[in-house]
Amino acid sequence: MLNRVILIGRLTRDPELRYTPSGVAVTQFTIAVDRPFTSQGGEREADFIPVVTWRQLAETCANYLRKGRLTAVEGRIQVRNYENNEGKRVYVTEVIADNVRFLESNREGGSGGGQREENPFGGSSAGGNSNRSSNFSRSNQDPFSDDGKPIDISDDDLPF
Amino acid sequence: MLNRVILIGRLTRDPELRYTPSGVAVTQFTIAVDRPFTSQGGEREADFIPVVTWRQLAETCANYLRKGRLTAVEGRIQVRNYENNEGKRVYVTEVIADNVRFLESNREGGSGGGQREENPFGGSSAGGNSNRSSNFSRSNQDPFSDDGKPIDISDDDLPF
Amino acid sequence: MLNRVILIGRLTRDPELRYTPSGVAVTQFTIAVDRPFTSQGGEREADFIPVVTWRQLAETCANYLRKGRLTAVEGRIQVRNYENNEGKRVYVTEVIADNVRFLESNREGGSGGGQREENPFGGSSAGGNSNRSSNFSRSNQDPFSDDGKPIDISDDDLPF
Amino acid sequence: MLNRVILIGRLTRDPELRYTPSGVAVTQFTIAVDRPFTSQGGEREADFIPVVTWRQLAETCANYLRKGRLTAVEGRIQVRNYENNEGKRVYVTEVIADNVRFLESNREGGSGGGQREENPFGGSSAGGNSNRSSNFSRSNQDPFSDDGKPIDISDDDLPF
DNA sequence: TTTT
DNA sequence: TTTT
Repeated sequence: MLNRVILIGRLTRDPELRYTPSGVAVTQFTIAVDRPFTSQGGEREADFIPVVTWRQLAETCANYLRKGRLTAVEGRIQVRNYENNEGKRVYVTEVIADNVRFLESNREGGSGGGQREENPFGGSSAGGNSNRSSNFSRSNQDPFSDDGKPIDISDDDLPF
Repeated sequence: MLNRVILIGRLTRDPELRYTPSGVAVTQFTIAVDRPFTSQGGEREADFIPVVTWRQLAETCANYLRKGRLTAVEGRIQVRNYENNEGKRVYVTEVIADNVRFLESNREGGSGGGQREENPFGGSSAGGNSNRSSNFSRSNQDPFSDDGKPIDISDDDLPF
Repeated sequence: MLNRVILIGRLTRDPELRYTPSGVAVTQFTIAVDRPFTSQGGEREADFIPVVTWRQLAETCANYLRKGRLTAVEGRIQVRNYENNEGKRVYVTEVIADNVRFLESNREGGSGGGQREENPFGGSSAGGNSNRSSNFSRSNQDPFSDDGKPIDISDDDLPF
Repeated sequence: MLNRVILIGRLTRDPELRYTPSGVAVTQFTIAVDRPFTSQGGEREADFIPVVTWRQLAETCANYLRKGRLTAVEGRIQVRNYENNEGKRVYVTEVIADNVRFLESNREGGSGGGQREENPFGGSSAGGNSNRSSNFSRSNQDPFSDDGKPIDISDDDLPF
């Protein structure tokens, strides 16, 4: 009926952009969200939450998010399951984001190389379900074929 | 930094109440949240999301929630991982609830037997972090001993 | 940057459907949300929060919501202000909803007369930004002309 | 039943710390939240949302928040009303925050003078309902006596 | 496998 | 009365 998640945390690594066979962009990253308390041992803890974005938002995230950036994510929890190669059912929980806010502007050149564009937004935000055409180069991407993920990828909003 | 989840759905089964070795109540249930769209095949789909509650809220949920009941859950996403008996790391994602609202009052006798109490609240709600003493009977509960769950359970707010 | 509200409560009265001069549907209602605690005098208290919906969602709400119904509302806070007839600036805060869930199915005939349709959804929900055509009759509606509201209504998503 | 708000925006001015007659700290500020779209005239718009915090959180906000700072606020909508001096009922809507996150660390010296402390948290966050004793100096504060606000201020969680 |  |  209702399924809403809001997270603020930092990317654990650069986002990964892929494409479905029919050319739909999908970006994955993990966000580390510090817990508000420390563990019994006194160490700081965090939850590492996988996030998936689709279409235009996927491309914007791939372009402007980088490892370590403070980021707000709004979306819904999705639980999918598949049978692994040992015939066992594996459950995967991800946040399917429909709104991502970049809370830190791009510093110097960013971590991991500056071969991607600067943020065109004044305020560092990424609108969600926009459908403006995209001419993002995706030549030799080989999505979903080499990573052991289930291959039931299709063109609709159901993430892999 | 910030980690907030709000779900509305129905319990897939009666909640399970257990106790940590030191006697802290913890209740688990799964909530089925219908997705707002249908799959490519036109079928209705849902996400089945595990929920964990602690202490007084755990006991209230165990007493008044039942399979099928429409329920609102507020909490945070927690991702824990452990090594299974094959030495493989397994990730478990749950919603740790701090607020649960019972959106349907108890009908006739409820499903699955009426041996538990009726809802004492006029309005069917369960306050969260209350610490009022509880004399909930828990005699022959044998928590965590028979289900293959990792046994690093302690007394604080970190769920199993 | 981010503005998200989720409410569960009951309608204080039947929703009011109106139309902008150009024919865009807009529905208003107030939702009473019980506070989780009682006042110093021990009385139960509630917040009465005005909600506005637009377009298809407005028509669905007008058709299926009624006074007293338990309802979930998802949206954003909007603060608008205008100068009243005494030249004083008045601030109005509303929740602009993009998702409304009907948590109670239509009983007998509903309160206030049964001259409106039954809920066509199996599960009592109202999808948000759908743009399916609507043949809702709106002949002799005379919106915004008789209630002292500011008259700067236009066709976009900015509510009155 | 449920009332949850999450906002990310910037303070329009420095927060204002006051005390109830019995000495409970309460801080007010306004957060400007940019809307995700522009108005018909193409200008960027924002909602200016009043926020109230209490007790320890109030003191932390007063100490570390400043005008212009990017801030996340979690809380609930409260609508209170009072009769003004013309005998007219006035409605005031505020977000009562129970969690505030400082998304920007203190730069140079901050705007508006550096006579307050630096953020002691590594990560720039403010826990909510903590009740640790506070020796915050509040000598010649004269709260609520001089600003035309209703004077029914008391010691519980009902904001002014 | 993890972020500041 | 408003923030970047």
